[in-house]
Amino acid sequence: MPVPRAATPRQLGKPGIPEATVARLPIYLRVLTGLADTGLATVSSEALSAAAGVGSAKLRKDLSHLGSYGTRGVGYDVEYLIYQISRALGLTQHYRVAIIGVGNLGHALANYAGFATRGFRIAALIDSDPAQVGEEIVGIEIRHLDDLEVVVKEHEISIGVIATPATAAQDVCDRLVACGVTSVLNFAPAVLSVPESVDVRKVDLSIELQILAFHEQRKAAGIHAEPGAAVPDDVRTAAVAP
Amino acid sequence: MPVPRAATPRQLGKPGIPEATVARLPIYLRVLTGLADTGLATVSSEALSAAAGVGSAKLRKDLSHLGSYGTRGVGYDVEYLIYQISRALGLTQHYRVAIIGVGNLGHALANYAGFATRGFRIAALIDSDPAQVGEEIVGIEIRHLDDLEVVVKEHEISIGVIATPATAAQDVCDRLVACGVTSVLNFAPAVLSVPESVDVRKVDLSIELQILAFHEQRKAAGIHAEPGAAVPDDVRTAAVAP
DNA sequence: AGCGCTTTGTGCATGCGTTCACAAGCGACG
DNA sequence: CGTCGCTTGTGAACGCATGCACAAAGCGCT
Repeated sequence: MPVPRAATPRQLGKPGIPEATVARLPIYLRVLTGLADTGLATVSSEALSAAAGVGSAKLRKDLSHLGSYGTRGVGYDVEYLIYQISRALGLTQHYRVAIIGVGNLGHALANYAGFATRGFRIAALIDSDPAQVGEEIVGIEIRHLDDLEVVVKEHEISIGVIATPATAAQDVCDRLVACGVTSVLNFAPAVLSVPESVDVRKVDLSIELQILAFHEQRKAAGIHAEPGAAVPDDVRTAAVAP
Repeated sequence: MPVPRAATPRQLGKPGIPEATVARLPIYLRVLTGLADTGLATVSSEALSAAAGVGSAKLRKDLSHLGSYGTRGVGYDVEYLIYQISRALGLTQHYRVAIIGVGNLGHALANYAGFATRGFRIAALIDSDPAQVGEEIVGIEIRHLDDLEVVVKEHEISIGVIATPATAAQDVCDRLVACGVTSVLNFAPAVLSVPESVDVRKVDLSIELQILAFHEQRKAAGIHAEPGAAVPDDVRTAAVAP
């Protein structure tokens, strides 16, 4: 008989907000700020969840992890909820962000307005191309990659954004980590290996398209073939086309 | 006593690849093409999973959903596995992509090399700014937003990429759907509502940063305070700072 | 041919996330 | 002041995903 193993209900002492909930809080926050701009004072879970594109029960459970805000029979106070979600996400502090790699994507990120409104300040831009160094984007001078360590310390960077080619990503990441950066957002199509204490999130444009392609194919197959009929299937011949 | 409800083991007739697996297949694919370039012929689940940053058991279970490729005692044939994953994802067909909104981000996407190598061809660029219309990027002429319907039909677009400001996103999306586009990749910070037959995936740069901020805050809190001590917590006073 | 080494494929258990459904709570109204 | 309607917060059930551990299966060497 298997040993029932003493229950370890979550990590004993952490605030304990589930990861899936954390991933949705920013969406709620964005919708709420939109509602606040319209002057709306309170909102029900039904209305808010519809605007955020999730089920109402899920929304209520998510918010219940932050505490018991909201009034039965009425709903949630918009301003107060904005404050509480911001606090839960740690947005009451401000973060200084460095972007490494000022190509097309780096330019786009530097110009993206959505950062500043959430407490993220682009504090530094870094590139390896000598022709770009010295240029200014949105009032920030581009520094050379050789000075990465200096710039990170100088501006007390807390989050690094990697927008370099894949070949340079791991090296840049290692240097960021060595400087004490513990949060990295990676746009390069590469798997980064980091110590356990460092958080990495990746955004891969090509992966998203491939996931769409999968569903697109599945939809197309459902039209042309009966659900029972198997696809042509493996003909162990040629590899993928050039 | 609750009714045990007859088992409904998956949707009876779908190929049945779990969503979580689909999201990882592109990563395996990328790593595999890298290995193929080095001339490696076969690879074990241990080696491949390490390069992809996942556990080896997870990798094997993922691949087992595609079929029983791989040889016990040896590993997987790299070329053959590339072909099988490509086929499972529907990458044996080619997809024509339209990018709507040619601002900073649209430019970056149009120049992104990772698309073409996976069977995605940028077939059209669309923008509402008359000054941009007529310009060319990577050999593709920018067309005006008014001609969206014409352009989509003309190039038989299968996937639409929305890189417009948030305010225009829903309108553009509706028009794409009306033209028969059933897959949309949305970069605008807005929740799109679409019929059930349409797939939408969203990429929100600001959300990723906020998730990092949450973990960053949690790490910082763990240093300054004991695990038992609660955070300052709610003082129902001021709303969020300006 | 047989044996042992290596690696796949998978049954099982565990934990997380989602959904349903409802009791508890709050305001409004008579 | 009691009742009624609305909305929150949550207990419970279900399904999906992850990780472990091992039997099945092929390869090479003797």
